[in-house]
Amino acid sequence: MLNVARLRVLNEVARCGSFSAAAEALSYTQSAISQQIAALEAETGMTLLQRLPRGVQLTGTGRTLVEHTEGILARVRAAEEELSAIAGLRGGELRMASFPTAGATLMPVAIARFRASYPEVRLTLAEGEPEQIAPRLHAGELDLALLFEFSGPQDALRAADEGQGPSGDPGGSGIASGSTEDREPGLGSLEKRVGLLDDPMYLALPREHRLARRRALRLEDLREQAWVQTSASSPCARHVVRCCRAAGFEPQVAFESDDYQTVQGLVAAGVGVALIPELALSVVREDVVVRALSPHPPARRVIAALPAGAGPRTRLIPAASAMLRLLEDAAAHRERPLAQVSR
Amino acid sequence: MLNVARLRVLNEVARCGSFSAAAEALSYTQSAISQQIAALEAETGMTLLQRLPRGVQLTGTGRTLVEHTEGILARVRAAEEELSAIAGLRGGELRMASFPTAGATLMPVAIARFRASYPEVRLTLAEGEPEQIAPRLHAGELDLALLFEFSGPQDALRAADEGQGPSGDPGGSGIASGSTEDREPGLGSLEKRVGLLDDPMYLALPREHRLARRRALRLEDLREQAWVQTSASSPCARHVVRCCRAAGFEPQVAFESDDYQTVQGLVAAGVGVALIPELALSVVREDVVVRALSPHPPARRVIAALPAGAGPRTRLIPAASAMLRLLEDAAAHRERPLAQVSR
DNA sequence: ACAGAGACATCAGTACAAATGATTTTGATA
DNA sequence: TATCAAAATCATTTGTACTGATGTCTCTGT
Repeated sequence: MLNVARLRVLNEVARCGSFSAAAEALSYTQSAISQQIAALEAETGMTLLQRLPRGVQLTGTGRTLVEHTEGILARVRAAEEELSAIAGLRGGELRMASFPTAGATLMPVAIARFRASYPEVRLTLAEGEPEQIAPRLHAGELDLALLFEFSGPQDALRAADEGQGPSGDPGGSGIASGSTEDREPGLGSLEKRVGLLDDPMYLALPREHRLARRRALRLEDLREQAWVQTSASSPCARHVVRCCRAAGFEPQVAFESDDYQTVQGLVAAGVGVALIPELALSVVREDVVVRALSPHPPARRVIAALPAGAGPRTRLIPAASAMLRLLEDAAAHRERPLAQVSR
Repeated sequence: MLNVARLRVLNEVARCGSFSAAAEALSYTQSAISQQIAALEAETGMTLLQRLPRGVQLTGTGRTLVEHTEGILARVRAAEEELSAIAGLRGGELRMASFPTAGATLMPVAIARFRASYPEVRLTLAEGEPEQIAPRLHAGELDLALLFEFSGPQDALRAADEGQGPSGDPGGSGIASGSTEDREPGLGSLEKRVGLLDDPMYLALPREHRLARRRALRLEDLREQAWVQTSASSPCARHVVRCCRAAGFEPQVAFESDDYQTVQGLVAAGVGVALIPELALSVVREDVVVRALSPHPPARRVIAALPAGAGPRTRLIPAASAMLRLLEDAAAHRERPLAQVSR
């Protein structure tokens, strides 16, 4: 294939009119130019330059080749331009996905700030459960994903036993602030995972429920209650079941809905009680009471995941890094109307 | 600047889906591919491929770079394509110029054959005197030029003295047939010059002229005649004057015209006699008689000139080579109605 | 004419980039 | 756990491209 570096030399020679001038312009020696052109002429099998006493002159073939080269070099420059735009957050795309409640709370804040700073980066956001999102991240369809996970069942048990979970401070800032960048082996070893915050679980009761006025509520107190929760197959629902079992009972599920507004509505209507993560409680119905449990059940851990190859030198997409910082910020400074919820 | 060879590697990796497959496709080792991609990522400062267990996957940045690369490689291929078309005489351009009488005789024959064989090559032909054409050839504006020249004045004298010039056989093939490729130093060392033919000079007389019936005519016999010739500054006119002087007299120029048809008309009208080269006598008026002189005055030497750098490895434009062959052919096999002109 | 300047060509030597081959690391799979 | 496939890494070799010195032209000014 034609050597593009040589074509560039040819172009410069054509522009300057002599080997010597082109050498000067390219910071080469005249010898190098001469050899490059000679090689190019050998490759093409044709004379590209006519050697005159005072320099050189393009032949017809040389001219057509230079014209092609202009186009080639223009495209190369365009590619460099776009790379630099991506690097400088003046272009490119950031494809994101998050689970629904974060998509409605953390993401909008971060996205608004991102767009204000980098209006030229195209942003896309899909919603989905972690099980749907994680594979897409691995498949390279996403640049940043907001997932959640619950501590393993042992942790859940331990948390219940100790009366104070590993992240059992719903009024504090949890594990947020982004300093927790421990990468976990196993499922997520193709990702870089950053803990954003711990999303504590609160109990939602109808305002008139008899337990709504109890000073301190324990999970065990809800043994006889009917439960409203998300789909049985969802991680949240499984988590609720695990917590209840750890508290010594099997929850009686009266209804399932994956929309936490609907869940609140069902609770308000007296269908049952529910464990709802804080992020899903940015709006609390008038006829629903939210109470903290004691001890706190293990919180939902919200995690930002980014694609990251195995190699230690993997670089993040600049836009993803910027968005990650904004998300950490949003997580750290989010509004927490429930911070002093009665417990 | 982005290294296009590396971009090509990236493209192939993207196409194949893995380093190993791309290595196979490009006949490299997997190691080479890995290093090239690593270098490309270092250059751009961004991750271009996501390493998956079963191969690799483009990142967003990688995809945009691949898209640019497609365009770049397409243009490179187009350039190669056109070069090969030029080399294969399936395209390109051949810019020619010739002096008028050759433009009306040799060129049409060669051009017709050329166009039949290589219809896709664009041909252009300009007319002009050697003094106009030669600089344009040197300036690279022409790919092939038909010039003429006369042997130097010494030769002219010697030819007249010896009674038989160095090319004094108007019935033979002269120096044609292209074997005479001696390059002359001085003015023409930037050109490759190929002698096509010797164009002998004939005397044109009015049919009723008293000398028209003489068995043998010598130049000296025309001492008292009035002469018609081309512009005083033209090489042909100067040649005529030189010949006459060598024969011992100064021609009396009655009229000048650069069009040999006009010259014939003037001769027919009795304005004077003229020395006219054979190529300009493809059509002879009824009322004009053409006679060979004895000894023959030095012939006009018709030369094809092509641009050729100093270097010995200079390659000709393929179209120019082909045209040169056709011109040599046309020169060797041209019709010579005057071959047995009375002398 | 002749010497000098300017320009490209050539050549030997060197420096750097790229390819190889062998080996290690990593994530997935049985 | 052992194994497999694929990429990363490393030392080594290969090859290309650059440099610096020199040669060869041609034109120019004296």
